Amino acid sequence: MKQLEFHKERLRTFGLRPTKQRLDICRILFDRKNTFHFTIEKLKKIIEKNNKKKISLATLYNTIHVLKKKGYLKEISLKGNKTFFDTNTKKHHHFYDEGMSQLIDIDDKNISLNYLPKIPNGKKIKSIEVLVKIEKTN
Amino acid sequence: MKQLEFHKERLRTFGLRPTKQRLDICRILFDRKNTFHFTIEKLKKIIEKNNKKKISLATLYNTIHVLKKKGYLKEISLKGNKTFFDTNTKKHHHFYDEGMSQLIDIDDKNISLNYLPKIPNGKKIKSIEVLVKIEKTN
DNA sequence: TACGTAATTTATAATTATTCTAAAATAGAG
DNA sequence: CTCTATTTTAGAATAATTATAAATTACGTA
Repeated sequence: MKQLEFHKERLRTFGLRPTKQRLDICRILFDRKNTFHFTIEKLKKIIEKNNKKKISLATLYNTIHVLKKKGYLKEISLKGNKTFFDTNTKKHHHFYDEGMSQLIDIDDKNISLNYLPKIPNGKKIKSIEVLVKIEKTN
Repeated sequence: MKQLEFHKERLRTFGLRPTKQRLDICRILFDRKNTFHFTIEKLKKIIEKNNKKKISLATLYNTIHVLKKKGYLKEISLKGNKTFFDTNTKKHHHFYDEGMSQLIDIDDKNISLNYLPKIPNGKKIKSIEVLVKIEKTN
């Protein structure tokens, strides 16, 4: 299975051993067609159901943070206590249904900003994120 | 002082007694020209310095949440653990300097979205928030 | 003004998300 | 197969927030 080798390579390239746990995480995160939005708790449940075997929270936090630092994951700006991550690392935006805690990606091409205000002195733009909150039509 | 009466009225109108603590909070939040962005801890420090007297965290959380529920405060969507509040309740956006944890309001008039993608079925837009992250030019 | 009662404040405990720690397990080179 | 550095793990530590329940306060009424 090619994917597995790819994940191993990905991990090795930045000096991480491709352990069973890390590969389990990579499989869940990256072996899929579409973007995956998740919290650590949600990821833990999925992996444990898949493997019928516990995985430590510390391992999840460690691995997710490394993957994020290396640019394979994005953290999403949302209010609330839980941290959301996103496997889509391209420039993009989100629909967010607060009621359902559900995120949907919006391609950067599908949003465009007409005019932006003056950027404060001595500062430059690092990123622009648009969050479109949606709710049920009643 | 008019402001004080105004705060008392504001509190009374939704059945809250205008206590010393609540008025202290209102003074810090609303007796100012510009928007105020804050975390609970920051607000606590300001009030305690002003009054040379401690105020309980529980009181701050209670009051801030009531003010938010009643529409006098907005919670800001940011990543990270601490929750930020904003006295600007109008539709608007933000510059955010992550390094300095500093927020600057952007008037809604100063940003405009050219085109938006299709909204998912059965959903309608509740709000649109733009976050422009900025950093030092080096 | 004083009283009684319900609302409020408070310190502290409980809860939740996350990070830290150090002992046990594992990967991989030789 | 052995050795050692890396990794996993359970559980402790920390941090933000919420809940609890006793002490205090606001304020209508006498």
